[in-house]
Amino acid sequence: MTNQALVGVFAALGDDTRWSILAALGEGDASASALADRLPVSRQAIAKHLAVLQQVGVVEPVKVGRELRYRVIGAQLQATALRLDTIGAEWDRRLAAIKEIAEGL
Amino acid sequence: MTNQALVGVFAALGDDTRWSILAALGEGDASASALADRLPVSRQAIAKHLAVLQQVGVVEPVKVGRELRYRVIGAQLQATALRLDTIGAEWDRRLAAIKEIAEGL
DNA sequence: GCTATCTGCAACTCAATGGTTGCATAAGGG
DNA sequence: CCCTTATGCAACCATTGAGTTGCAGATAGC
Repeated sequence: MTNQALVGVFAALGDDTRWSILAALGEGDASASALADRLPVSRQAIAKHLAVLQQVGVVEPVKVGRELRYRVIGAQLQATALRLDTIGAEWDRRLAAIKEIAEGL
Repeated sequence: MTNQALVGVFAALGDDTRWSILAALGEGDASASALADRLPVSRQAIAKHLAVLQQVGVVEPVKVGRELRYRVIGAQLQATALRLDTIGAEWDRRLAAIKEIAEGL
Protein backbone atom coordinates (compact mmCIF):
# COMPACT_ATOMS: atom_id res chain seq x y z
CA MET A 1 0.00 0.00 0.00
CA THR A 2 1.50 3.32 -1.13
CA ASN A 3 1.43 6.45 0.99
CA GLN A 4 -0.96 8.01 -1.45
CA ALA A 5 -3.29 5.06 -1.01
CA LEU A 6 -3.01 5.38 2.75
CA VAL A 7 -4.17 8.99 2.67
CA GLY A 8 -6.96 7.91 0.34
CA VAL A 9 -8.23 5.37 2.84
CA PHE A 10 -8.26 8.00 5.58
CA ALA A 11 -10.14 10.42 3.36
CA ALA A 12 -12.67 7.69 2.59
CA LEU A 13 -13.09 6.90 6.30
CA GLY A 14 -13.45 10.57 7.20
CA ASP A 15 -17.15 10.77 6.42
CA ASP A 16 -20.11 10.00 8.66
CA THR A 17 -22.38 8.69 5.94
CA ARG A 18 -19.76 6.23 4.81
CA TRP A 19 -19.47 4.90 8.34
CA SER A 20 -23.25 4.51 8.42
CA ILE A 21 -22.91 2.45 5.28
CA LEU A 22 -20.10 0.39 6.76
CA ALA A 23 -22.16 -0.16 9.89
CA ALA A 24 -25.11 -1.30 7.81
CA LEU A 25 -22.85 -3.65 5.89
CA GLY A 26 -21.87 -5.09 9.24
CA GLU A 27 -25.31 -6.71 9.34
CA GLY A 28 -24.38 -8.55 6.16
CA ASP A 29 -23.55 -7.80 2.55
CA ALA A 30 -26.04 -5.48 0.86
CA SER A 31 -26.66 -3.66 -2.40
CA ALA A 32 -26.90 0.09 -2.83
CA SER A 33 -30.66 -0.24 -3.23
CA ALA A 34 -31.01 -2.27 -0.05
CA LEU A 35 -28.87 0.23 1.85
CA ALA A 36 -30.99 3.09 0.54
CA ASP A 37 -34.01 1.50 2.22
CA ARG A 38 -32.28 1.56 5.59
CA LEU A 39 -30.42 4.85 5.38
CA PRO A 40 -31.81 8.38 4.97
CA VAL A 41 -29.97 9.05 1.71
CA SER A 42 -30.73 8.28 -1.89
CA ARG A 43 -29.51 5.17 -3.67
CA GLN A 44 -27.32 7.25 -5.96
CA ALA A 45 -25.60 8.95 -3.08
CA ILE A 46 -24.93 5.56 -1.53
CA ALA A 47 -23.65 4.24 -4.84
CA LYS A 48 -21.15 7.10 -4.96
CA HIS A 49 -19.99 6.37 -1.44
CA LEU A 50 -19.61 2.69 -2.24
CA ALA A 51 -17.54 3.62 -5.29
CA VAL A 52 -15.24 5.66 -3.08
CA LEU A 53 -14.93 2.86 -0.54
CA GLN A 54 -14.32 0.34 -3.29
CA GLN A 55 -11.63 2.46 -4.89
CA VAL A 56 -9.59 2.48 -1.70
CA GLY A 57 -10.18 -1.22 -1.18
CA VAL A 58 -12.30 -1.05 1.95
CA VAL A 59 -15.23 -2.71 0.24
CA GLU A 60 -15.63 -5.13 -2.65
CA PRO A 61 -18.59 -5.89 -4.93
CA VAL A 62 -20.24 -9.32 -5.07
CA LYS A 63 -22.77 -10.15 -7.75
CA VAL A 64 -25.83 -11.98 -6.46
CA GLY A 65 -28.49 -12.54 -9.09
CA ARG A 66 -29.09 -9.18 -10.68
CA GLU A 67 -28.09 -7.22 -7.67
CA LEU A 68 -24.64 -6.01 -6.77
CA ARG A 69 -23.91 -6.44 -3.11
CA TYR A 70 -20.94 -5.05 -1.25
CA ARG A 71 -18.81 -6.64 1.42
CA VAL A 72 -16.45 -4.96 3.83
CA ILE A 73 -12.82 -6.07 3.66
CA GLY A 74 -11.70 -6.10 7.28
CA ALA A 75 -8.13 -6.92 6.32
CA GLN A 76 -7.78 -3.61 4.51
CA LEU A 77 -8.89 -1.76 7.64
CA GLN A 78 -6.35 -3.72 9.65
CA ALA A 79 -3.57 -3.05 7.17
CA THR A 80 -4.33 0.65 7.38
CA ALA A 81 -4.38 0.44 11.17
CA LEU A 82 -1.00 -1.25 11.17
CA ARG A 83 0.52 1.47 9.03
CA LEU A 84 -0.91 4.16 11.28
CA ASP A 85 0.27 2.43 14.42
CA THR A 86 3.78 2.15 13.01
CA ILE A 87 3.83 5.84 12.20
CA GLY A 88 2.57 6.75 15.66
CA ALA A 89 5.10 4.49 17.33
CA GLU A 90 7.88 6.06 15.29
CA TRP A 91 6.97 9.47 16.62
CA ASP A 92 6.92 8.31 20.19
CA ARG A 93 10.24 6.56 19.67
CA ARG A 94 11.73 9.83 18.47
CA LEU A 95 10.29 11.71 21.43
CA ALA A 96 11.78 9.16 23.78
CA ALA A 97 15.15 9.47 22.06
CA ILE A 98 15.06 13.24 22.40
CA LYS A 99 14.13 12.91 26.05
CA GLU A 100 17.09 10.65 26.68
CA ILE A 101 19.41 13.12 25.04
CA ALA A 102 17.90 15.95 27.06
CA GLU A 103 18.43 13.98 30.25
CA GLY A 104 22.09 13.64 29.45
CA LEU A 105 22.24 9.88 29.18
CA MET B 1 -12.38 8.63 22.18
CA THR B 2 -15.93 8.83 20.80
CA ASN B 3 -16.90 7.49 17.40
CA GLN B 4 -17.46 11.02 16.23
CA ALA B 5 -13.93 11.90 17.26
CA LEU B 6 -12.62 8.84 15.43
CA VAL B 7 -14.20 9.95 12.18
CA GLY B 8 -12.79 13.41 12.82
CA VAL B 9 -9.27 12.04 13.08
CA PHE B 10 -9.69 10.17 9.81
CA ALA B 11 -10.99 13.29 8.10
CA ALA B 12 -8.00 15.22 9.42
CA LEU B 13 -5.61 12.55 8.17
CA GLY B 14 -7.27 12.40 4.78
CA ASP B 15 -5.39 15.35 3.32
CA ASP B 16 -2.03 15.42 1.58
CA THR B 17 -0.98 18.84 2.78
CA ARG B 18 -1.59 17.86 6.39
CA TRP B 19 0.64 14.84 5.95
CA SER B 20 3.30 17.13 4.51
CA ILE B 21 2.98 19.17 7.67
CA LEU B 22 3.18 16.08 9.86
CA ALA B 23 6.23 14.92 7.95
CA ALA B 24 7.87 18.31 8.42
CA LEU B 25 7.05 18.16 12.13
CA GLY B 26 8.86 14.85 12.18
CA GLU B 27 12.08 16.84 11.81
CA GLY B 28 11.23 18.53 15.08
CA ASP B 29 8.60 20.85 16.52
CA ALA B 30 7.95 23.93 14.38
CA SER B 31 5.72 26.99 14.17
CA ALA B 32 3.31 27.78 11.35
CA SER B 33 5.72 30.43 10.10
CA ALA B 34 8.65 28.03 10.08
CA LEU B 35 6.59 25.43 8.27
CA ALA B 36 5.53 28.01 5.69
CA ASP B 37 9.20 28.49 4.81
CA ARG B 38 9.60 24.81 4.02
CA LEU B 39 6.25 24.06 2.39
CA PRO B 40 4.72 25.54 -0.75
CA VAL B 41 1.68 26.98 1.02
CA SER B 42 1.00 30.16 2.91
CA ARG B 43 1.40 30.50 6.67
CA GLN B 44 -2.33 31.05 7.09
CA ALA B 45 -3.19 27.88 5.23
CA ILE B 46 -0.78 25.97 7.45
CA ALA B 47 -2.25 27.60 10.54
CA LYS B 48 -5.68 26.34 9.51
CA HIS B 49 -4.36 22.83 9.00
CA LEU B 50 -2.65 22.91 12.36
CA ALA B 51 -5.90 24.02 13.96
CA VAL B 52 -7.65 21.03 12.43
CA LEU B 53 -4.93 18.66 13.57
CA GLN B 54 -4.95 20.15 17.03
CA GLN B 55 -8.71 19.87 17.34
CA VAL B 56 -8.60 16.13 16.77
CA GLY B 57 -5.66 15.78 19.13
CA VAL B 58 -3.02 14.73 16.62
CA VAL B 59 -0.89 17.77 17.36
CA GLU B 60 -0.42 20.05 20.35
CA PRO B 61 0.90 23.62 20.65
CA VAL B 62 4.05 24.48 22.61
CA LYS B 63 4.93 28.09 23.33
CA VAL B 64 8.61 28.89 22.80
CA GLY B 65 9.44 32.54 23.20
CA ARG B 66 6.99 34.46 21.10
CA GLU B 67 6.48 31.66 18.64
CA LEU B 68 3.95 28.86 18.85
CA ARG B 69 5.42 25.54 17.87
CA TYR B 70 3.53 22.34 17.27
CA ARG B 71 4.38 18.80 18.26
CA VAL B 72 2.92 15.58 16.94
CA ILE B 73 1.25 13.33 19.48
CA GLY B 74 2.17 9.82 18.36
CA ALA B 75 0.00 8.25 21.04
CA GLN B 76 -3.13 9.69 19.45
CA LEU B 77 -2.19 8.15 16.12
CA GLN B 78 -1.67 4.82 17.86
CA ALA B 79 -4.98 5.05 19.71
CA THR B 80 -6.72 5.68 16.42
CA ALA B 81 -4.86 2.77 14.85
CA LEU B 82 -5.95 0.48 17.66
CA ARG B 83 -9.59 1.41 17.19
CA LEU B 84 -9.37 0.81 13.46
CA ASP B 85 -7.63 -2.52 13.94
CA THR B 86 -10.32 -3.66 16.35
CA ILE B 87 -13.03 -2.74 13.88
CA GLY B 88 -11.24 -4.53 11.06
CA ALA B 89 -10.69 -7.62 13.19
CA GLU B 90 -14.37 -7.67 14.13
CA TRP B 91 -15.33 -7.81 10.49
CA ASP B 92 -12.98 -10.67 9.77
CA ARG B 93 -14.23 -12.50 12.84
CA ARG B 94 -17.77 -12.23 11.52
CA LEU B 95 -16.72 -13.43 8.10
CA ALA B 96 -14.99 -16.42 9.66
CA ALA B 97 -18.11 -17.21 11.68
CA ILE B 98 -20.28 -17.07 8.59
CA LYS B 99 -17.85 -19.31 6.77
CA GLU B 100 -18.04 -21.87 9.52
CA ILE B 101 -21.82 -21.86 9.39
CA ALA B 102 -21.73 -22.20 5.63
CA GLU B 103 -19.43 -25.15 5.90
CA GLY B 104 -21.91 -26.91 8.14
CA LEU B 105 -19.75 -27.13 11.23
C1' DG C 1 11.38 52.07 23.76
C1' DC C 2 11.39 50.74 18.78
C1' DT C 3 11.32 47.73 15.56
C1' DA C 4 11.11 43.54 13.46
C1' DT C 5 8.72 39.46 13.50
C1' DC C 6 5.25 36.28 14.69
C1' DT C 7 0.39 35.34 15.48
C1' DG C 8 -4.63 36.11 14.76
C1' DC C 9 -8.74 37.58 12.31
C1' DA C 10 -11.53 38.54 8.21
C1' DA C 11 -13.02 38.45 3.58
C1' DC C 12 -12.69 36.43 -0.72
C1' DT C 13 -12.04 32.86 -4.61
C1' DC C 14 -12.26 28.41 -6.54
C1' DA C 15 -12.54 23.54 -6.70
C1' DA C 16 -14.20 19.35 -4.71
C1' DT C 17 -17.79 16.78 -2.94
C1' DG C 18 -22.05 15.22 -0.82
C1' DG C 19 -26.57 15.22 -2.16
C1' DT C 20 -30.58 15.44 -5.31
C1' DT C 21 -33.76 14.24 -9.38
C1' DG C 22 -34.57 12.25 -13.81
C1' DC C 23 -34.01 9.07 -17.27
C1' DA C 24 -32.10 5.10 -19.67
C1' DT C 25 -30.74 0.42 -19.65
C1' DA C 26 -30.26 -4.27 -18.34
C1' DA C 27 -31.66 -8.52 -16.52
C1' DG C 28 -34.30 -11.96 -13.16
C1' DG C 29 -38.36 -14.46 -12.19
C1' DG C 30 -43.07 -15.65 -12.33
C1' DC D 1 -42.30 -13.14 -22.61
C1' DC D 2 -43.16 -9.34 -20.06
C1' DC D 3 -42.92 -6.71 -16.16
C1' DT D 4 -40.70 -5.58 -12.23
C1' DT D 5 -36.76 -4.17 -10.09
C1' DA D 6 -31.82 -3.05 -9.94
C1' DT D 7 -28.01 -0.60 -11.76
C1' DG D 8 -25.72 3.17 -14.45
C1' DC D 9 -25.17 7.73 -16.31
C1' DA D 10 -25.75 12.73 -16.44
C1' DA D 11 -26.89 17.20 -15.01
C1' DC D 12 -27.52 20.06 -11.46
C1' DC D 13 -27.39 22.49 -6.68
C1' DA D 14 -25.45 23.73 -2.23
C1' DT D 15 -22.01 23.37 1.04
C1' DT D 16 -17.63 22.66 2.60
C1' DG D 17 -12.96 23.34 2.64
C1' DA D 18 -8.34 24.47 0.94
C1' DG D 19 -5.96 28.32 -0.39
C1' DT D 20 -5.05 33.29 -0.95
C1' DT D 21 -4.24 38.29 0.34
C1' DG D 22 -4.50 42.02 3.51
C1' DC D 23 -4.42 44.09 7.80
C1' DA D 24 -4.28 44.50 12.83
C1' DG D 25 -2.29 43.38 17.14
C1' DA D 26 1.10 41.48 20.40
C1' DT D 27 5.74 40.69 21.95
C1' DA D 28 10.62 39.38 22.15
C1' DG D 29 15.11 41.43 21.71
C1' DC D 30 18.43 44.67 20.60
